[in-house]
Amino acid sequence: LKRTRAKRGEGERLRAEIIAAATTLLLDTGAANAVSIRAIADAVGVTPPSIYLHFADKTQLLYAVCEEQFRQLDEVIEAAARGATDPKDALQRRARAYVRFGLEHPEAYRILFMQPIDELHDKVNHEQAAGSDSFVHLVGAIEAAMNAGVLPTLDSTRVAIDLWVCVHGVASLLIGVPSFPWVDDADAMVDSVLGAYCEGLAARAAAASASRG
Amino acid sequence: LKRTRAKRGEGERLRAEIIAAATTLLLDTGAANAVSIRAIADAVGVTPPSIYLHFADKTQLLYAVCEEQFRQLDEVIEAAARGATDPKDALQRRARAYVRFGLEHPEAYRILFMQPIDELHDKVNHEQAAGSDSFVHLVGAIEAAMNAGVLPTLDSTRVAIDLWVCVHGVASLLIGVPSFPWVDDADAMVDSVLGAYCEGLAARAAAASASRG
DNA sequence: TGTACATCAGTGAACGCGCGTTCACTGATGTAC
DNA sequence: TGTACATCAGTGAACGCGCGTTCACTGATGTAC
Repeated sequence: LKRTRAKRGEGERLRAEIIAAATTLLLDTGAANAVSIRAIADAVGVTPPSIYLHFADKTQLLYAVCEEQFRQLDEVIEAAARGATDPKDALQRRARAYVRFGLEHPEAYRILFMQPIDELHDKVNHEQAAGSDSFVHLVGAIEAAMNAGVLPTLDSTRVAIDLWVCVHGVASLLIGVPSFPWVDDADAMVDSVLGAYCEGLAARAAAASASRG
Repeated sequence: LKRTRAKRGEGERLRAEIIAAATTLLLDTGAANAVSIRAIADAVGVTPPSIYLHFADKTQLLYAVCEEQFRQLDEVIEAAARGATDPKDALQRRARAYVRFGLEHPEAYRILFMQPIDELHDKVNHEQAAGSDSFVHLVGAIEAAMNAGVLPTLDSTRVAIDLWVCVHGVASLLIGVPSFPWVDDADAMVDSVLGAYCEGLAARAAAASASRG
């Protein structure tokens, strides 16, 4: 854990190291309260006050960590979607990747989507910008499915929210109530809920168009 | 905040007062970390050590609070279901009541269903007993719907889990990401996801029976 | 009926802990003359 | 080329805080004789 002092214009190096250490701590320990200024400083190999050379307070630091996590979530989902054979398969892959990310990084997921966090609440704009990247991508994927005819043409934002509700439901229930006898694994749960939901949309649309003519 | 000392055999009175105060603190402040031994003692009008006359430690106290909350959630849902006109309406009322409970008591909801909580994790058996009351009731409601023919006959436990995923998804997303531009209110979100899901189950069953002959 | 005693519901003071943050500083590195 | 000086990356010690919990105690209430 020896660290060499940064050269003159390289002060920013520590900033990156701090974020990396905080992220590691968050992901590895699986406990949000393990991420203290002191623990981070220890992990980096530096004294606590050094943190304040690069972040105004702990909130700003956690916020930077969140930004990075939002980016990674988006990246993971997009990567999963790239292997898809068709727009419907793409949606399923996205959904599964989302839940997998949550289960693999439960503490990160908790901070991103299960926290009251007044801090983030304040910084809404930025959070939204970062977090909404993946939401925008989801809306795009849904519109692609609609255009391809595998989903009826509806308000894509509302459908996106519904899908988010489903995948978040699976991820956060499994994280929050791990002791429940869940019967199926995460992928199966996603498939079950999402499959029925999508068929429901299709059935509804078919019924509506049938009644029209 | 004056409190008269309990008479000889009435020591148990304080126990109930402690649970009540802890619950009030949890619900009113909306901050789980506001529920400290000291704050509870203050609210009751007693000194901190008195708490330990009735609870081995903070975990046990929080656990008792959770039990009570599980009971109330179940009660609220059952009350909502009693006004239903038919089994399908009953499911909708249950779903809406569940989400409403979550939004009205976000901190309680967080502790019940969005926490890693090693404490509860340890005490699984008991938690399950209490929390599963409402799950068992949900399974019953689903079977009633199946028997009435408004839902296809499937594995009722799996369907119950799917429904739970949906309502928990709505509740916990609204609690965890309040800054997102949600478009619709909670009831509408529940109706949208649940409606499509149920129609999807029906459509699937219809297709399966049609293909059989 | 009176008194000694056990019991019971609580109190008061203190413990050690980890936390976020502040403040005055140090010492190496580069720059100006 | 040598030296004074500003700058920059960090340090060390301490702050006040609230926390869960412990421990020896007090004083009212009931019971036994």
